[in-house]
Amino acid sequence: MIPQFLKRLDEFSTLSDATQAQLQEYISVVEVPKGEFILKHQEVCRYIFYIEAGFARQYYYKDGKEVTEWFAGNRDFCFSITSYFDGTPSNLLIEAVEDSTVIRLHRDGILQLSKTNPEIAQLAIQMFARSLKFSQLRTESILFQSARDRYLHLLDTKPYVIQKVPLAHIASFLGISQETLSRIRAKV
Amino acid sequence: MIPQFLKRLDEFSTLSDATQAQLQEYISVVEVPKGEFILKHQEVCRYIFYIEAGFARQYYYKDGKEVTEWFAGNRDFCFSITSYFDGTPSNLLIEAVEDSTVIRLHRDGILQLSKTNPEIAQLAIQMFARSLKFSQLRTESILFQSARDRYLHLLDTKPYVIQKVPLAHIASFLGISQETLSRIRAKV
DNA sequence: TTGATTATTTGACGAATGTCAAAGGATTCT
DNA sequence: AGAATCCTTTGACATTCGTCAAATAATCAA
Repeated sequence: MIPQFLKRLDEFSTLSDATQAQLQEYISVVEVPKGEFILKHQEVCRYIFYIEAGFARQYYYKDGKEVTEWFAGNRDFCFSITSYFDGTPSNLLIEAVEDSTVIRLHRDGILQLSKTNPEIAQLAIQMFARSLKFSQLRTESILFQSARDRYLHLLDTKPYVIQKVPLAHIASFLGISQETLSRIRAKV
Repeated sequence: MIPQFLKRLDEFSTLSDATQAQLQEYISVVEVPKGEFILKHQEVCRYIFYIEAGFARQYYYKDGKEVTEWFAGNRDFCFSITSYFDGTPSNLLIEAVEDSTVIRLHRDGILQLSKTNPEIAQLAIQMFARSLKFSQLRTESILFQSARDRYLHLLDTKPYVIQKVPLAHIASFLGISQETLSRIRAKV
């Protein structure tokens, strides 16, 4: 499982055997049962998480209500950006929507080792660049696409989401009310 | 001017004299008159731009209309994320709203040198981490704040914007119509 | 299975916002 | 100054969307 994960990282930037060995010490695998948290509220996010199997939802609380930020499915990465970089307690919660196998890459394995190992620095740069592009795309989709289009896009790219989480979570992810989403759905 | 810029970079991550000398070759200063472009449409974004003096607007076209993405004022950084990382032609335009002094850091100075110089790799990581946090904050503000709150926040953080650009640009930045912004303004 | 809980849909209504149109200000250029 | 252009405000109206409330459907546990 860990070799596969290293191979996945290698796609971002080539990693020598020595670097892979170095990284191994910062990699751990955890099984998270449905309903449990991959990242708890107020916990400092010390890892980049990789959903090897299963499915997770990222959300936080806004005015007492859950607001879904993202769904992380098969082989997606996820982490709390602010907490990870600043070492502050996370407002973001990451919850396993179903039993999940999660591979964790400790931040020291990236942020510390990157200071001395250029390969790891490259890995970090590539991973963060990727996150940055994703974040950018997300902003654009929110700004320029209607809720309806974004729903259709979600259907297109992550069809399994619709089976796995309640409508209300998808609605909060799209930034619209549950009723509106229900009505959008009725017309498709 | 360039020493000051290096000092600014040094705030992200400490840079030795040798590294600073190395970076210098990738730094250039350009004067951009009002109305001219810092980054043209369809041009590949080969630099991270730093607005030393003056003021710029980032925007692109959506259905034939200009949509403002961001304002870059005093000592702000800006670049087209997608174009910069992928080397694709930029959809984003960066226009000088007033005569501006722009310091450009060539992407080779970051992406290439970071492969061999760990200090530059750290700089890259810190800069991209910062961009990532900004991007994240922007997304949250769009999703969870009303247009009115975002306008007030803009007034709070970049009050000079209101003097410098027409209302329509601010409205498109906020994602609302010009008329709505005018009405919001009438009530403040 | 049955009842309890949770999830989804539907209807009615009001608030917020977009669009179209027009008027009034402000700025720029000659 | 005067004309032309650009910018901003205002009004009227239609549309979208959120909220509240209730009904229906689906899921789960005893």
